[in-house]
Amino acid sequence: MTPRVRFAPSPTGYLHVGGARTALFNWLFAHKTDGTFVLRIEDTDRERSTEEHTKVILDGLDWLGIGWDEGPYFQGAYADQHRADAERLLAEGKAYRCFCTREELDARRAEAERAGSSFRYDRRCRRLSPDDVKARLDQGLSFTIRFFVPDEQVAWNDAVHGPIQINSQELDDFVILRSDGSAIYNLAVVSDDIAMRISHVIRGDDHVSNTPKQILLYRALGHEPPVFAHVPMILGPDGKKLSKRHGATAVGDYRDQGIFPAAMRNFLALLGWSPGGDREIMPEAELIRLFSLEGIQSKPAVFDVAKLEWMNGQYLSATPADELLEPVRRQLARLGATDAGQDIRPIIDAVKARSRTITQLAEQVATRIDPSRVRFDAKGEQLVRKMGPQFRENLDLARRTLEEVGVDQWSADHLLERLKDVAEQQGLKLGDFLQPIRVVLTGSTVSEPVNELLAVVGRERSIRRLAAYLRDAAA
RNA sequence: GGCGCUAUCGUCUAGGGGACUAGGACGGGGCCCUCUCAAGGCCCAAACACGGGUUCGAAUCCCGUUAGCGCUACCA
Repeated sequence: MTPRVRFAPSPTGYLHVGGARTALFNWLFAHKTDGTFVLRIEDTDRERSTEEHTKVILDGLDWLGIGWDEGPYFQGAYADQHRADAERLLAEGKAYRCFCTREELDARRAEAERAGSSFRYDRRCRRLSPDDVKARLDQGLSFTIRFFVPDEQVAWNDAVHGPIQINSQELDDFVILRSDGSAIYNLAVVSDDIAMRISHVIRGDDHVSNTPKQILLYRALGHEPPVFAHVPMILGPDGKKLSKRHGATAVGDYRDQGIFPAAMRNFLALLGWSPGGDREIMPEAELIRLFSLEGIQSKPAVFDVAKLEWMNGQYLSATPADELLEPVRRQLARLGATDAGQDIRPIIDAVKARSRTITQLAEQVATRIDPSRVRFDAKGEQLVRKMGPQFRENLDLARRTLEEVGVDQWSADHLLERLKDVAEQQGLKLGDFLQPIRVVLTGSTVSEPVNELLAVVGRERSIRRLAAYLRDAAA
């Protein structure tokens, strides 16, 4: 029997990188083992779930190239089954009705906290006699259903952590069915995973404390628990769980920044998993071939954007120019430089031609500068970037900026004078020389227009530059 | 607080009793290439959290300490 795995996001937000990686591991495992990958949307939190979020998640998976074999199923559709399971447990004495109100519970919890002790539900409703229960029911009091946690040692062999065990006395008699008849997460998951015959549950580390509860539920429902594999959390640079305040955490953010799906996939796969050895750049097929649950790290990993960008560069340089046309087109359209469906080929040809002319001119002019006296560092590059508008309007400012960057006064004057002449002759603006000059000064080499295009895809800032350039060119 | 998980360069990691002078990659520093702003090559700095065991021998096994994270809801 081949494995069946699932990815079960709740549509309460965008698809964040942690979820994406969990999905990826499931997907990798399914492909590796020739298993089935099920997608299930856990929308039981009606307050926060939206269709919009569902769409974003589906799109994100699609972009990453993570396809599913079954689904998407919507957990909401299985509410009847959840309720039936809860009622069955109730009938079998494995669960009981609890009439405590949320307010009472909150008060007791607060009280326990004040006393410095930890709150645990005291099972008072379990002690209610059948008559008491009937009386309350007749009164129309609302109730939840709590699982009666048996007193035993719960243990499982986690595929990534190894043996884990916990004494069930640490567990509360947790609620499995809300007073409105809807299931609580732990019941819903178990109920669905049983129904969908899930054999391996690969999910985030934050679920290890839920696992004992779920194992108990499996057994109470008369089923053997699946294999559990808890993958480590993804942290921000500060070592805290990755969240919005760390900047871009949605996979959509990275798509918009020009990250390639393949690069993202490769990067995510390596975040918390390693095939052993020194392997880093691995195409999809390699990833699948090498993947194993044992290779998953048990400690959390920090999301390092710099490394993602490096990896993107690796994929970028390996991608033929033709295949880059589409991403470039999308990016340009996104920035409003072109229309959505517009064919950008002619534009690019025009840019190439123009760029070639300008670069040649700039090169001629700049040969008068002694390159050994010009050293560009990151700061210098920033300065030249800022020179854009100055170049157009204020020669003095441009001169000073050049000097700051290390071009001596004579050369700067000379350069600017010559540029002005050339620009006039050719009907160009000084600003057109900005990028070529930068290239000339930095490396003193001419950039191939096509490569310029390549460079541009991966970088938001460069894209903006090209967009501005195109707008200028059109005007 | 309780319970659980975790602990190798700043980051991702290799390594799983002797092969360790602890390897690779990102990032950082330096140099080179100067048809590349996507890249490439070379060099440098940079880690086994701490304390006890076990062992002839420990980054590797055990215990403890510390720290971080997670859970502790009628959220998922």
